[in-house]
Amino acid sequence: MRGFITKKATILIPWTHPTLNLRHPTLESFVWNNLIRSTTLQPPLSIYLRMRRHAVVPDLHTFPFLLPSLTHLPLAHSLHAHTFLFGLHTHPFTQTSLIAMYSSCGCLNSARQVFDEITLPDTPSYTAVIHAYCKGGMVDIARRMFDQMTDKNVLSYSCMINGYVKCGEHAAALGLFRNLLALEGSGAGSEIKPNEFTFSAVLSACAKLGALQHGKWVHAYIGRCGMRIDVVLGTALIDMYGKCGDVERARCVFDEIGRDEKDVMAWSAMICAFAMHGRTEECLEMFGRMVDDGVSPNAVTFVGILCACVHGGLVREGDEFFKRMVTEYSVRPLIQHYGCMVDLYGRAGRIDDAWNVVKSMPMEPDVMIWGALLSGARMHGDIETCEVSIKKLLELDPSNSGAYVLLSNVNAKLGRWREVRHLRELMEARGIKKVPGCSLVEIDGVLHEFFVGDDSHPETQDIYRMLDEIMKRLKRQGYVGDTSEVLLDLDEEGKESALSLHSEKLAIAYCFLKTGPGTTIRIVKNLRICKDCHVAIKMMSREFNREIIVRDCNRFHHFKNGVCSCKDYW
DNA sequence: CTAGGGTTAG
Repeated sequence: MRGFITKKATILIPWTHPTLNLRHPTLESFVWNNLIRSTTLQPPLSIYLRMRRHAVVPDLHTFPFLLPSLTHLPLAHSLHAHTFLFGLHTHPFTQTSLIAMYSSCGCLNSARQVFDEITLPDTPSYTAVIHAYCKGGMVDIARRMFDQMTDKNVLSYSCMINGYVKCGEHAAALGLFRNLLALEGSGAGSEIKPNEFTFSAVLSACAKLGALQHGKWVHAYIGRCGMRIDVVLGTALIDMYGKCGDVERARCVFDEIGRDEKDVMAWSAMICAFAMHGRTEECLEMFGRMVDDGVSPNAVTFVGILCACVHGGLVREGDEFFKRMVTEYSVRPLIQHYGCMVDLYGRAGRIDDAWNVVKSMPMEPDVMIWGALLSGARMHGDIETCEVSIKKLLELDPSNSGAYVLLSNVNAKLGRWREVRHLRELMEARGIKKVPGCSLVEIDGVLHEFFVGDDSHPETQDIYRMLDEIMKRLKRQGYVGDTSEVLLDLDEEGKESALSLHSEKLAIAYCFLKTGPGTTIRIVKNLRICKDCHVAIKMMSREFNREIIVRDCNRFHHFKNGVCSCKDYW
């Protein structure tokens, strides 16, 4: 209630009118709702507050747009109270947007509470709560709720598939997509047509996995649906082809997008694709064309450009781009950009310059920065810098297995096997698991995963026999295992056999078994490729006349005729 | 037809 004074008496004007049907829209609320919805100028909340200051009563159209725009929990709670105040808390549209609101605030508990109070949750409210769980990383709970739903539609499927992708469960995402398509074949009138959102989530899963065959199939499927490939879908396709090792196709998709349709993201995706593949000249040429077309590069574009300079060893150019990024394009450097610069100088052996970058950055150096400094220092044998960066790495993140591995590598390189052993004990004591090397290949549309020393594959005997044969042939050609990067404190022979069991070698052996001569082999690895495998695969590509494309966690290696596209610089 | 659930690059 609020009151104001007249000459005769205090008249109380109800804040809300008790006899009015509050849910019923009025001309006034209609106008305010549209103001709230207008995306220009004021944020929805401030317009809502003005609406309230004018004592206009919200109706059932007011909250659905307003609530999900809130990201601050205390505000969310008070607006939740408003829905009660106006008796709208039982309205299905409002309830769903309450869930979406708590999801935007990252408050899973409240989101779930609202959901549980709905007597008969419908598809949107289910989807909203599923989204909330996916966003919070609880994809298994999300899936359980998804399975409870009786009326699933494109949105609920897309949301669930996207949730899997966001939580890193890419194979599950593809699996669910297949379920979705199977509905179509099963008849029962229950077919759900995937849309642009579904496809971009699925393409993202293919990209992360490096599953080229799946990705190509999805591309073809999109075409068969008669769906136009717009910038968003085009960008997803460019990204997928780039990350699956097929830059040529990425380029084709890129060229198909209309000239005036191409935005920063489309250009950046193409630039990053060239960068990952070490195709530095084309990458820089793209940048030039982009600028000529009047599209302003952003932070992501420059991550790609600087990466390209790192992979191409173009120190001077990288230097210049970094400066131009700030002066010419007013892009404020992010920590990734500084990381690229440390990498750029470090690899080129200019450790002092790398140090200067670390010292001059405006933010606290993170694990990536020290990791980059460490690998540069290690490459050029700067032991002092190695030690410092290692200490920093472990200080920042004592549970980072990567740090221990790098540290072990350095110690191994120095022959400090006692230190290596000590570290392994430390890792065990602290319960830190080393991330196992893992390689993925796709054969006839089936994904096969191999871990280091894996013997769980049904055809494991044949694989090892094949690998043995391959290695024998390489040895006849003068191959000697390079054990300098092996972690384990073993005798020479032991080290060499540990090397030959690296997951990429197993995966390649499997490809030799399963694919015809001359077929390109594509491997996706979760870690950085080691020196020994690099040498071995170069030789394989010549000896067996095979193109072998390996994606490691950092970039692509195209092996052909005994040479690698990275020019042994990675 | 004033209304709810989800979007592409690092």
